[in-house]
Amino acid sequence: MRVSQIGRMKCPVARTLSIVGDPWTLLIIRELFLRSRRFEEFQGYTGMAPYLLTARLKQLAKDGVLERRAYQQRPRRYEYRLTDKGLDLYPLVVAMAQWGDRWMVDAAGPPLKLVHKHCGLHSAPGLSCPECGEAVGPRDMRTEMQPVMLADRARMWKRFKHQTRAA
Amino acid sequence: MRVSQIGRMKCPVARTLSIVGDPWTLLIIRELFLRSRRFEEFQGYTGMAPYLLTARLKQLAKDGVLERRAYQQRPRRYEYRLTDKGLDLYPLVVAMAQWGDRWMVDAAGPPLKLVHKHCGLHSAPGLSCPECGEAVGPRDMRTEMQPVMLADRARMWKRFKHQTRAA
DNA sequence: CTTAGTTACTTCAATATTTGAAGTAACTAA
DNA sequence: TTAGTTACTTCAAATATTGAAGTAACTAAG
Repeated sequence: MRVSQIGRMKCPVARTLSIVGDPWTLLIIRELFLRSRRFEEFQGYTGMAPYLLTARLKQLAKDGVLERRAYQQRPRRYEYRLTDKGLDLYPLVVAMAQWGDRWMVDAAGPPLKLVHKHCGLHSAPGLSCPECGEAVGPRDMRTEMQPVMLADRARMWKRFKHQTRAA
Repeated sequence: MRVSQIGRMKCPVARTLSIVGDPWTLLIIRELFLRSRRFEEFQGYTGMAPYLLTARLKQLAKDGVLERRAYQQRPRRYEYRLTDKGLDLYPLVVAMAQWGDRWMVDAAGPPLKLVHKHCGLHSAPGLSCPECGEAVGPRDMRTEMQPVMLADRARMWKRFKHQTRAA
């Protein structure tokens, strides 16, 4: 299977991955949350090759994660902004930042601080159940695969078993 | 800059990306949260080439995200399990699952349901401030880059500007 | 005018990675 | 003896990324 076909799986994680499952893409999204808007900024702060940047921006625009719009005529120049779909990736970016802060520590302390505007406290927002408000981790949740997903996985397994049998 | 050097940035997002910023790697991690443990399961349910699977598992073990251990002798067979470091990726996986459920919808409804064991409610856990308990999104938080990160970004920008000037 | 600078790209050849198919190793069960 | 299981490894072809350089369409300075 090709990377480009991951999005065909029924799994929501796989589908998300098909859009933002690439390191350069995620760095671009980080930059957007850090308020970078221009080609040059993405290039400078991520270090990626301009060819790749062009390709990724084009794809992200196509996927509706960001919008490309002219910020001046003569000469025509473009900037890139997160759409609502893109802004909704915030929990993903925060999750990455927090994991990095916890497991890839630097002697210099956390490079990024998040402040909750409302209560004013420096804090690392975490997952919690919207019903009861409790903080939740992997042990607190049960994951139930629905028929559509079970069927898709059965199909993949079958295909895999069939392939190996043929050899 | 090469993908393999992303981890050298001071940014915690970049560092996290250097370990789990690859679609196949994230699919393996999804599988681990879905309780897959064996090589064959990863291969079958992700569809990835065995060569790549070997490489990714080896790297993830090196990075301390999972553990490889023999589950039988004669013939020797191995299984793979998340370490605490790996389990701590849960918010990341949940964030991807939720974004997929919201933005990559399927006519058949959500393929995955998460149930909070304690309160018993089917729910999609979301980000909230641990201090005041409020749900938080990108508009509710202020991101403050600390000196260590500002300096790193300044360095990258300088390098970029210098490069282009030389041409 | 002429030259340098800015910004957003495109092109290209060299290098690196991924893919699909096939093969191997070390067994067990029929 | 033959087929099956599980966890890989090997290989050549296809694909993607890299770094360096180039282009386009301007503006500003001398």
